[in-house]
Amino acid sequence: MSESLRPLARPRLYEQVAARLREYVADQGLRAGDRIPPERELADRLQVSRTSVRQAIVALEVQGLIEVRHGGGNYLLRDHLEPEPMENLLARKRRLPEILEARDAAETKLASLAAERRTAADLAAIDAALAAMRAAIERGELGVDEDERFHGAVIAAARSPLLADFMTHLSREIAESRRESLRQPGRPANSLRQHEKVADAIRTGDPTAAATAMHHHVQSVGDVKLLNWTPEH
Amino acid sequence: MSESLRPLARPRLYEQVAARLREYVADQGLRAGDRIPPERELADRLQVSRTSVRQAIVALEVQGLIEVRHGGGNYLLRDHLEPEPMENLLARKRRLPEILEARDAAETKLASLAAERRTAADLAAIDAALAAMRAAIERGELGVDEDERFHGAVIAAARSPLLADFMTHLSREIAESRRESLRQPGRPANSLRQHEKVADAIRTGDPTAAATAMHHHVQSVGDVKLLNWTPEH
DNA sequence: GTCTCCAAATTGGTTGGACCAGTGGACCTC
DNA sequence: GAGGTCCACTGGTCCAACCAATTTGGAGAC
Repeated sequence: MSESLRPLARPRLYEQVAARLREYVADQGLRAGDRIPPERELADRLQVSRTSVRQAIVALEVQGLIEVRHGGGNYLLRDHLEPEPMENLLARKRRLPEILEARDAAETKLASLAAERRTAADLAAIDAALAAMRAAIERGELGVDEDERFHGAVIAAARSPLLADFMTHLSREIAESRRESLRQPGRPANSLRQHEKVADAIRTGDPTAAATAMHHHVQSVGDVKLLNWTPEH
Repeated sequence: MSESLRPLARPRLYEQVAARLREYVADQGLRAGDRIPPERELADRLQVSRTSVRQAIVALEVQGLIEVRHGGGNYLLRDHLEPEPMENLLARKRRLPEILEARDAAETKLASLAAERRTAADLAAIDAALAAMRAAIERGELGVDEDERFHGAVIAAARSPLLADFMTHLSREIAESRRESLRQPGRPANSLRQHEKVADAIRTGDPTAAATAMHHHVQSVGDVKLLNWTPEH
């Protein structure tokens, strides 16, 4: 398990440079056709080597965000340096397995701990979250927030500051995949049933059953149909 | 116009390195999870600096094709290094304006030259191409090959080896956009009508009209609905 | 003999400096 | 003023070195 708890994405310098460039373009209100500062100046101002700046440039160029003119400077191709929505989706899809792996490791353990340590108050919080999600589904909503609330209640019941902290780090990535998962037909109701199984095991005080139920739940979250479509040729 | 006749893409070293890596992976039959040679070895074998190899690595990493493990090597994430079909589409979409610009410049001039220089044989070839496309559309086909045949006949009639050569360089890029354009509803018939206008002007010997008709045709090719879709948030 | 642990070799990450190659504008000539 | 020349600017590539994470293999403990 500890293998799965490694940092999800170690920071690469060129990515930070690219991020800074994104900010810069936004702050300065630059638009398509505008020129960005020369590589040497960027390297100097960001206090990194020109090599790192150039890697960031390559990354942005590959994403079709800037145009490089030998001897003439680097120019914006769009009004910002954010990847296209489609690219974002693709990137998230690629990261999904890794996120799921980490989430599976952590939440499975958290569920079993919760089964051992839960107090009456914990159970009440979990049940409240379940009820909220049930109500949301009946209103025809996806229950995104309520889903998150349930998982938060389980984490609280486990009383593992370290794992809880790790889940906090994951939370942003999880939030993005959660919405896409719940958007699939019948998924919210399905998710609720799985939550109930987890809750039952925690109530019973059965760590193994709780871990198993949570494992199944996390696995099913990764089953997202979106973007299996391929343009015909 | 001469501005539009600049090279479409000057070769950047890191792109060549990436291409070589693609070949290597294909030749060696490497698959997802396999490790590719160390950067230093690649630089040595390809006779380029490690800097260029690293830029290629960054480009491939951004496209989600390889995983970089600090100290551990670079690993394939897929069974090949070809960009995803979706990425290909996006890249082509980005290049479309540039291609269209060049194509507009060249084919407009070619059409007016054809109007001045066409022989009876040229007209016959052009008419034959028109008839072939008409037949293809009646068969319910897209008429991709016939479309290309028409443009080829016009180019031949213009008798400009230089421009013809330039069009040959463009042909691969044009072929890709042509299919996507013709796939749109009603587009083949629309395209045929535009071809006929060009042919008429060439037959009449009216260079200006031929250029105008061709210009309109090329512009309409660029109007591709595909990929204006954005995932909702 | 097997296991553990540590140090060296391997491999990616980053740096600074150097030089080459297009671009574009300042400047000079006519 | 028109034209051409030259040079500063900017991207393109290379090199040598060193840092940081991982892997590996052997020394030592059991």
